[in-house]
Amino acid sequence: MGRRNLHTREQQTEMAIAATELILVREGMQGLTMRKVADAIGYTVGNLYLLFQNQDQLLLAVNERTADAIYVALRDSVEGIAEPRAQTKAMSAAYIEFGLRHASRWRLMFEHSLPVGAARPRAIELRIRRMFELVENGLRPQMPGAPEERLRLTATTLWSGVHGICVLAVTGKLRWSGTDNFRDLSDHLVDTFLLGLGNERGTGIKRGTARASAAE
Amino acid sequence: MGRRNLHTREQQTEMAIAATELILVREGMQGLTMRKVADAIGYTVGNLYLLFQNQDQLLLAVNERTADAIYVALRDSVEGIAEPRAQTKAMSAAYIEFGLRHASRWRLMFEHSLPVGAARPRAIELRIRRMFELVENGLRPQMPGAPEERLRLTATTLWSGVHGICVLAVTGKLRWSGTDNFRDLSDHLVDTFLLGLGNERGTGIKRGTARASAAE
DNA sequence: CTCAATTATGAACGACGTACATTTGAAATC
DNA sequence: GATTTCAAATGTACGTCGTTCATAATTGAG
Repeated sequence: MGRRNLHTREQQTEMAIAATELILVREGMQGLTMRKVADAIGYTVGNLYLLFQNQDQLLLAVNERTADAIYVALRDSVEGIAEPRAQTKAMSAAYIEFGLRHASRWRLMFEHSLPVGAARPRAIELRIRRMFELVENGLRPQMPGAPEERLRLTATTLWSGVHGICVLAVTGKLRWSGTDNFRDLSDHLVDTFLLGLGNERGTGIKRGTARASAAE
Repeated sequence: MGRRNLHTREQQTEMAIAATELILVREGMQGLTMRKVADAIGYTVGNLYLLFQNQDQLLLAVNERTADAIYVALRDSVEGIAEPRAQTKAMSAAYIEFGLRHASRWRLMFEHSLPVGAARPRAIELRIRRMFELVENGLRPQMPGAPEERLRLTATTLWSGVHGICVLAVTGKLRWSGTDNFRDLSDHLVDTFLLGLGNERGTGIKRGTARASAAE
């Protein structure tokens, strides 16, 4: 067969991404192959390589969507919520909820890594950054007068923590503890952290000296 | 060739695990193959399958060691430190330090997942549990009179948070933020969280209702 | 209708995880 | 020391993977 004109390049790309997500959901990352994706959209493997340079690029495209979806989920979660603390809690709950509900896509996003030395994709970084900005916005009213850099540090810290709960929840690494209610964990983290934030007095953030030591 | 008696089964197993770790360090998870491991220990692939049922079992053996190493690192990090808060901070710093220094092995441990429906290995769970107990021990003096279940919840929460920082640090997902000093992040998290813990008053941990909804 | 340009194909390649019949050599028996 | 025995190690084979590319099929322009 030659040119079929059934779908444009863009349509095929769209279909391929959607098919990848579906396979990911149904069979996990290990069940995903280029051939399955090609079959699912009614084309051959060779054709898939006219759409994506390689498998990594396809997965990157999927991750880009996932990042968008997370952003939207977080943004929606604070809609209509005025109280800053409630906003932060709602966002963290929404984040974990998303991770659990879309486990395979979420894991692909955070576990897939490019071959060594490959350039980190701008698009994904940008989206992670936007996500953190959302957190900063919710945090700002709770830290009146704090310099912007301090706000960023705090947002990064808190959200890394929330992310940690999500990681362990999604990968089932907390199963031994009997904890199946992750909302408790995230609420506890956010509540306690924010409480501590409001009670800082003379504690003074210590700027440590240990730098990231690249090894191994 | 037949029986060579150069190494016992146990020695070969040991060699295989060590070789796997070395390859992991040098080439990452994607560079790891059964053939490379076999070559590295001077045996053939077939022989490797007399030592490990399959690749997953080999990786599990590696992960078991990693878990032990983390445990030891955490235990050593609090040696000679009396003050509970300092203990907790030292442990979290040691945890992140370990993750950064042994990135590939650390990632393998937390990102490798068995095929769907496979039983979670007891040995690994046990080791994760022991690690959390270490955290609980450091936390206990800082929560006088707290019931054991609450202590466990708190330890899980805090350590999930530390883990989150570690994940993002190790996978380079925080690179955009200019943060290369992860000790700042973990100290900030621990300080603020513990401060909040000491100031709880009428806040009362809310027991949420959202359960883990298995989906996708 | 013809023909160049484009699009999709499918065969092929090397590498992978894994299985297993075959061969090798150490030890047991005589 | 020769022979037997049997575990240990080999190496070939199979199916699948990601990826490439010569080839065939289809389209739109002239």
